[in-house]
Amino acid sequence: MTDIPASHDAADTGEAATKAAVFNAAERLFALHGFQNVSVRDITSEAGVNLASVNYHFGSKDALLFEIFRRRTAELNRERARMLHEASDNHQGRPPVRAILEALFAPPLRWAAPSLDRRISVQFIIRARSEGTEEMRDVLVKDVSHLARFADALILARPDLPRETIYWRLHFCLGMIHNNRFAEFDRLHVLSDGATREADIEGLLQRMLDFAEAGFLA
Amino acid sequence: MTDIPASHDAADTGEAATKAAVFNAAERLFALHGFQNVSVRDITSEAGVNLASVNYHFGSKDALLFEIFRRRTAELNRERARMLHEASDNHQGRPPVRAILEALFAPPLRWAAPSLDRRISVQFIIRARSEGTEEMRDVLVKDVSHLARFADALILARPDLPRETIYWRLHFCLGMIHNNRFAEFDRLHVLSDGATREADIEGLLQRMLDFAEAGFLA
DNA sequence: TGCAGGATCAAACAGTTGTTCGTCCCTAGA
DNA sequence: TCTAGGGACGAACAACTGTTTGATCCTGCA
Repeated sequence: MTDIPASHDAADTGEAATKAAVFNAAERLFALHGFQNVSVRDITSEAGVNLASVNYHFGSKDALLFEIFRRRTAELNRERARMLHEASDNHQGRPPVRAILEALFAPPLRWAAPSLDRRISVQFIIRARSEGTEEMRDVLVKDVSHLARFADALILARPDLPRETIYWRLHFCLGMIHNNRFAEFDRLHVLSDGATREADIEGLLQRMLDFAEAGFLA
Repeated sequence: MTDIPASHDAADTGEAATKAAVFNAAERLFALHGFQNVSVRDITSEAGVNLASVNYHFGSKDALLFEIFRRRTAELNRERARMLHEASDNHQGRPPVRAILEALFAPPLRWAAPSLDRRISVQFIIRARSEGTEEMRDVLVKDVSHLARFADALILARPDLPRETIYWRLHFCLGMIHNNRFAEFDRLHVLSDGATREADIEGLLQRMLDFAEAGFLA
């Protein structure tokens, strides 16, 4: 018993309570308002801690940003890899296209369920893709080992297709996911006059799979 | 003969040379480095004009941003509408899915050709979608009249599908386009070990149409 | 030629930014 | 009980932000 009961928050890994509070407040504010639009004072104020906490615990604002990014993307990649591995086991090492795509789509979609805290993390990750630091973009661009596993699985599932075709279509699928931001959903609701219900995550997943699977079988 | 020969630059509409220079420099820097990462001093320095020019000609930095956004999106919407109209004429008012999608995909893709100045404009528009001001996002979210024409055409082309399905799939298609950013292409090149050639715009267009058309016919 | 007025300029403004500096608190170990 | 040290605190720092000001230039028009 140090001083603080284990936090119920996602970021807690046994650190000081202040550090975890900063981490969560920063992730939330970054996800909602963008990186450059959130100041260190906004973060510490939201977290109810001292202004100097960010630099004390993380070194700098950018380092804090990068740590959130690193942790969340690692979690996402791990879950995707787990599902891909599971699909591979269930299909004698050659899962069909739909199962592969499900491993790609399902984790970020399920985390985006309206009731989950992870919803914020997903928005953070999506935002990092376009607004991230040079450092973050470098990681995204150069560390493709995770994506390569999906590409390899797809090549195995559709050996008749040229490899470039596989790569491009994987690229299209990634675009489908990364478009799932708050503002895009809002636009869709306005366009469809409320006919589209974003809350139905599993239904959306099936819609995405229907669309993408058909695209891959073309 | 006022004072300045007609600029060869895209933004020239007969204004002062300084204003056009600011406009173009701002678009370029915003597209490359993001909105918040570019200061008024960066813009005026790049344009070779005085610091006060931005506020004198546009009122404020945000107003300048918004004017670029407004002009470029208007141009894009106009070209898309033109192609959709043309497709409608060519098919007795009921163009097939592929022709509709081509009207949606082709303009931003063709503008993104490596040799064109418009390449910057496309990147600007894509960036505005995620990093834009509240004001800009409001326009994007609430002004769906332009997208509605595409949705209506698709409903006409696939009357057997539920309308929500059409809306969702249109949403997926938009995601495919907006993913075409510099960093995403770089990542794809690394992943495919250079097998994907972004320079082949028409080939990419056909790939996108193959994928999306199949998704719509599912 | 003289003059209005738009355009451009250097300079300064007030506000916000991320970061750092001592100081104080407060608990764990001697 | 005393003390060493990590943690939190208020306060200040220097740099940078967008914007404004007033003077100056220059051109088109009378």
